[in-house]
Formats: sequence, structure tokens, C-alpha cells
Amino acid sequence: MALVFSSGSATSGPRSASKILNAARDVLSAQGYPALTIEAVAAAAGVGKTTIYRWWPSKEALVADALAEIFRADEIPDLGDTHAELRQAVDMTIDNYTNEDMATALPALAASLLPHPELMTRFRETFLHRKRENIAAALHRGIQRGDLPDDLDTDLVQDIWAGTILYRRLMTGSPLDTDLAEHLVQLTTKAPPLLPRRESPRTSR
Amino acid sequence: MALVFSSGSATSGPRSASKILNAARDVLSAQGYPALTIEAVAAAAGVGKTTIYRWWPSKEALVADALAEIFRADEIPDLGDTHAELRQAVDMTIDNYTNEDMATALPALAASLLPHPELMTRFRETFLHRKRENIAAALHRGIQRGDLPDDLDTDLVQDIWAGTILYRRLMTGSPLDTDLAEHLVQLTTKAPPLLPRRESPRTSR
Amino acid sequence: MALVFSSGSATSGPRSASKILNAARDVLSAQGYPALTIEAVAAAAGVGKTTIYRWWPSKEALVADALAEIFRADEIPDLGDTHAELRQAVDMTIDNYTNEDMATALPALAASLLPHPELMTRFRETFLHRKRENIAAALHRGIQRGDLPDDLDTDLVQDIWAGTILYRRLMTGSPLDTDLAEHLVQLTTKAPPLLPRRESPRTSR
Amino acid sequence: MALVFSSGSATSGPRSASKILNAARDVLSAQGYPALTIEAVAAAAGVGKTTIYRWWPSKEALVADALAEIFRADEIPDLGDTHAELRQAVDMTIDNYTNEDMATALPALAASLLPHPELMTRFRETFLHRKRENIAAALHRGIQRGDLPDDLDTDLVQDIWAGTILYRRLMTGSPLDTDLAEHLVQLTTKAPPLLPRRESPRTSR
DNA sequence: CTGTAAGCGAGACGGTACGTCCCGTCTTGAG
DNA sequence: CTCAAGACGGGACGTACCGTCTCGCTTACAG
Repeated sequence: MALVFSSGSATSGPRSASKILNAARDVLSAQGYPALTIEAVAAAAGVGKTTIYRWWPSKEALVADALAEIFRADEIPDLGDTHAELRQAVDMTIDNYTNEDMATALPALAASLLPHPELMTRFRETFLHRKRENIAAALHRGIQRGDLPDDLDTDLVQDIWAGTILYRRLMTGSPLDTDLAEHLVQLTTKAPPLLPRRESPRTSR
Repeated sequence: MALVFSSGSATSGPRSASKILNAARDVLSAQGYPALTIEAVAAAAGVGKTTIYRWWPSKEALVADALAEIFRADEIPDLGDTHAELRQAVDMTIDNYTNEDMATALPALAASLLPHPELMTRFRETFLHRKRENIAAALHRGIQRGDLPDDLDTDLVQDIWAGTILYRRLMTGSPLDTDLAEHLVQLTTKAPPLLPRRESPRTSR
Repeated sequence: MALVFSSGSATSGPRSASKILNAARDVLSAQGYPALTIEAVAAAAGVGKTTIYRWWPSKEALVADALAEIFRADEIPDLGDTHAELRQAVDMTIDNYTNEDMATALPALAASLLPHPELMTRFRETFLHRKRENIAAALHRGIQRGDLPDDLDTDLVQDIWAGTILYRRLMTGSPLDTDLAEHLVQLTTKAPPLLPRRESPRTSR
Repeated sequence: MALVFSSGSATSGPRSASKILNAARDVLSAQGYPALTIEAVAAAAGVGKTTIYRWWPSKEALVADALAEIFRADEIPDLGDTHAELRQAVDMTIDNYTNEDMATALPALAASLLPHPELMTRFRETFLHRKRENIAAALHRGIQRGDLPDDLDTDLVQDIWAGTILYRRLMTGSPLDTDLAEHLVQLTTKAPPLLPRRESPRTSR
């Protein structure tokens, strides 16, 4: 993922981009988000502040690029097993939020982008789009196999998955364990829970 | 809700507490979270900075108290209709995150409290505990009525509800409409998706 | 001379004014005018930059006040001896420009004020007015005694004295010794003025 | 005058020397000395910063060369009239300091060179030496004609002339008019010198 | 002709200082 | 005696230039 928040053209990227992004993550891990100042990153990277400001318009953009590099959005391989694939999808999301830096910084980042719709859009595309596409592909395979309902709302499924995980991380502090993962998967596969406008087809509790 | 983040004894509350908390919300609404500085609140409240620092140890504590006053955690009345009660619970959560100030400031607040477990605990108790108790009461009524499974994981239900709503507000920007509310309610009432620790009874994957 | 370039009211002057002005002169002496930065003065004074900027609008104003405190503008006592009084006047001027800090910083200061007529006016009044008044008083005593011509242009006399001294200090580097002082005095009192090393007071050319 | 402050050999001068020196004066006239930065000159000259640094070691050296090109140091022609020749000498000095750029930049330049004796020496030679030689020649003609005292201190005369003019320009802001010029000339030739607005009473040249 | 190296424009780079904003603490003066 | 007003030491902001450093691109001379 190539510096989508940097203002540099794709080709003439900053010479010290990786030095800077690594330093940003180092500072984040070592001292936490509040200590993640541009000056601290510049010092940690052995770089002038100017160089950072030359390529990233704000701390937010820098953090976004730094996190984007470690945000997992893997393709889900076709395992022939819908349940296994969905577990892999959920586990990937859990991984993303279990990562200390990500959990610390992502919500702060999202919160600080909220008032800037244009940046928010870039943020969504960078962080979420690819991941959601990949998971949607797995869900569609499940539908074609007949393991999932035809009219499954793949966006809602993903909102529930990621939302629940984020919420536990951010608000309740409940554990993100295999139990949770399994629950979230079964939420999709079992019964008719996520079918829009249906009269519970195969449901006979 | 009484100033749980303030360091003052419950009785000898600050004389200008409400002036200050109102000013905090005014600044938040008018100029956004980044502009919500102690100095700005003091100026808006016509109060010395000292007075604010006397009662709240940090900007976070002040914001927490300011938000706590407008965070809805109503008791769900016994309507005799499980579905209606659950909709009321979900709608209340949606209301909380639809409020502009809340949506702006709550995630930022939570993110900034993450590294301070002790404050985080206070935060959870203040904001979530009462609301969750009230919703749990409604869920238990549903269980007793036989409308919901005996072993429903009421915590997980609430994590899913609030998580999905927060996630859409914070990350995807998708609408929080009645469709979503209905989906979230049906997720709980229909089929067996949210039963904890089961060996997926009638499922042959 | 009380902080004429500071923006504080005369009464509520900065608490750390003298600490700051001393630090400014220390930095000037130790490291020279180019190193005389606001940050360096703040550090040397053990003071925040803010405190300096609160009271002085610019480095120039600060330097002006710092120099004003050591700029000599003494009253010339009535010695009954015109020649002695004028020597005292010239010596005072030489003293001012012999002082290393003054010689270094005054011309730089004046040069940097040139484009700001309003500041330049304040500068003139602060630095020159009192001194010139005092010297003019001595000159007028000389006129009344009949030692100096009735229509002596006291401004021009002073411009010549100070100008020659400044010019030597700034441009030619020639020494500012008693010879020069005597020449400058005799320029006013006697003719012909520009003969080197002579005793011959009223020597017919 | 050939780039005495440039570090290039006289022969292999910079191709764009005049472009750069003109640009320097343009910036000086248009935006003042504080805005006279290397980057601004480079931009105005359509030249890379490197090119400037290749030939001039510092901003001071560049400014010195730029000013040297417009600093008047003409030979005083033998007019057969001492008074007229001296007026020409004084007028030339006044011209030099009446020029807006010169008055702005020369004192700043001299002040900034003060702590660098080696550069200061080069500066004096470049700017002053030729001019002083030429004026000294005129003074010597006056001595030979018997219009000036045999033992006139030609250096002191020039220090007084230039010093008074510089001082008025830099410090008092008094006008540099023909009255002043005449006074300064008469200071050398006659006594008593410092009477204002006289019709040269005892003067029958 | 043509290669090749010096001179050049452009501007990235590590830095320093700027002047501002806000922090959290301390001091003062009016009611 | 309280408390608004705000001075204080400090840290980070985002900007402007500094002087150094690659980059390719002329361009002019040597082969």
C-alpha cells in the first residue's frame, strides 16, 4: 500500500519514507499515541521536521500511512470450506485490532478524521476497501456453495464482525478469543439472522 | 449522573459545574473536538482555568462528565412486547451515536483513555454500566417470556448492537436507520445464532 | 529607563524583565549578535519564550531595551570650564561606542529599525533624546560663557561628534582615543580644527 | 569592481554573476533587507541556490558585491577650485547614503561583518579605499594650492564627513541637504565652522 | 561530429529559529 | 476568602531559510 496519504506523486516518493514510517510505529509502540508527535518521529527517524511535512500534510496522514503498512487485508484463499474461510476472515480482523499499536491508534485516528469527510473517505478506501473486497469474495463463495443465504448482506456482516471486535477492544475490554470468533462466524452461517426482509425461511427453533 | 470524573467529593461539588459542563458542550458543538481546550471552556464559561483544574484532573475527565450528562441510558419500560422493547433498546443506542457531539467526542475520548486502565474502568462504569443493566433487564424479560433463548449471551448481544452502530458511525459512515435497527433486533430474536458454548446442534457443516 | 519598547504598561511590568534583559546582554557578550536569538535569551534567562513575546513584540524591541539600560546619557555637570565639559560629553559618547556590546548591536539594531519609522522614532527618543538634551545644556552654557559662538548649531555638533565616533567604530576601525576626543572638541570651540597634534590654540593659518 | 567577495578566480567568474547581483538589488529594493535571502535571490535570478553558494560564501559577501557595484567612488576632477572639489567629494558621499538600498543595507552589512575582522578588512578595501584615495587626492590639491592647512588630517576629515552623513541617515534621520554639505566643507576650510545658515560671513574665497 | 565533464536548475535533505497555541501551575487583586 | 484573570516555564506546532547534497539537463570543448 503506497503512501496514499502522502502528497507525493507515486513515483517521486520521499526518499526516507520507510525510515519515517518505521520511526512513527516505533514511537507509537514505545511511548503511546499521545507522545506520537511530529517532532518525536523526526527525531526518532533522524530526519528534519521539514521532510515529514514535505510529504504528509498532518500527523493524521502520517499515522494513517504508518498503520496502513501493518493493517492486514489479506486475500482469503479458497479452502473449499466456508466455515474455515469465514473464521480466517474474522481472525484477520481480530488480529488487526489485537495489535497494540493498531488498537491504540486506529480509533484515535478515525475520531480525528471524522470532521474531515474528504480525508475520511481516503482513510476508508485505504484501510477498509481492500479488506472488505477480499472478505466479500469469501462470502460469495459461501453463497455459491449454498452454505450461506443467497441474499446475505455482506456489508452488514462485515460491519457486525468488525464493529463487535472494535467495540470490545475500545469500550468493554472483553477478550477477543476463539469463542468470539466462532460466535461471529456462526452468526452468519446459521439460521436466517442476516437476511433482509425475510420470514425466517429455514428457521424452526 | 454526578460528576464521576470530577475529583471533588460528591457533596461539595463545584459551584460552577453546570456552567462549565454546558460551556464544554457548547464549544464541542460549535468548534469541534480539537478546539475543545481547557482555556476555551474556561473562557466560554466565564471561569478561571484554575476553577476547572480544581475539579477535573484532565480534559478527558471534563469531557467524560460533559458527555455523561447527555448520554442516554434510560430504563426500558415493560411493554409486554419483547420485539418492541428490544427496538427501543437499539434505538436508544442509535440515538446516542447519532448525536453529533457524542459521535465526535466519544471515540476520541475512549481512544485517549485506552492507555489509562483506571480511568477506562471509571469510564465504562459511568457510560455503559447503567445502560447495559437496563437493556439486560429487557432481554431477561424476553427470555422469561420465552421470546429469547434461555442461555442468550446478553453481553455479546449488546456488544454486537453497540459495536455495529459505532462502527458504522466511525468507520463506514453507513446510515443508522430503521432497517439496521430491525436487523439488529432480529439477530437476537431469530434462530439460534447467539447461543454461547454450544456444539452447533442441528448443524452439519 | 523603563522598558520603552516593551508593550507592558509602566506599572504592571514583566516580573522577569531584569532577568531577561541581563540574559540578553549575556548572550550578546558571550556569543555575539547573530547568536542573540529569542530562544537563546529565554534559555539563558530560564524563562519561556512566551514570557519574552508577552512583553516585547520582537527581538529588536528586546535588544533596544537591553541596550538602553547600559547606554550612557548622563547629565554634564556645570564645571565652569567649557572645554572640560565638552570633553566629558565627547568621552561619554566614546564610552558608549567603545562598549563591545553596544558597538556590535547598536548599528545592527538601527539598521533593522530603518524600515519601521514608528519604531525608529521610539528608538531615537529612547536612546538619543536625553543624551542630546544633556549635551545641548552643556553647549548652551558654553555659549553663555562666550566660549562658543552664539549661533552654534548644537544638533550638527552632536551629529558630527557621534557620527565620527560611530563611523570609526563601524567602518574604518580607527582608534577612539583622547586625540580624537580633543579634535572633536576643538572642532567646536576653535579654528582651524583639523590639524593633528598641535597645542597652538588660535593659531593663525 | 570585480566580485571581490566572490571566491571565484577573477577569470572564471560565474556565468550568471550579473543576473544574480541584479536580482539581489531588485529584491533589496522591492522587499527590503530582511527579505533578502539567498533563496529569494536565487528565485528572482532564475538560478539554483547552488550557483550562488558556488561563488559567494555567504549572504554578506553577495550583498557586498551587489552594493559595491553601485557604490560611488569617482575620481574628483581637478577643477582648479578647492571649494568646488570638496563639495563634489561631500556630495558623492551624500549620494551614496541617499540611495535607498545603500542606506538600508550598508549599515546592516557593516554591523554583521564587525565580528569577522578578515571580511571586514576586505569590505573596507572594497568600499572605502578607492573612494578615500580619490578624495585624499582632492584634499592634497587643496593643500598645495594653500587653501587648506599643510598638516590637515585627511583621514579625520573623511571620517567626519562620512560619519556625520551616515549618522544622520541611520540615527537622527535629519536631512542630507546642501546646507549640510556646505557646513561639512567649511568645517575643513574655515573657522568657525558650526554656524547655521550664514552667508559665509568672513568668507571671500 | 560526438563523448564527456563542468556548470547549472531544481529541489530534497538535516537542521535552527521563528512566533503561536495550549498545557498545568502559580500569583495577584477585586469583590 | 474566593475566584477571575492571567503571568509563568514549558513543549509542540507548522513555517521559513539555512547550507549541503544529489539529481538530470544543457552546453561547449576535446577527441
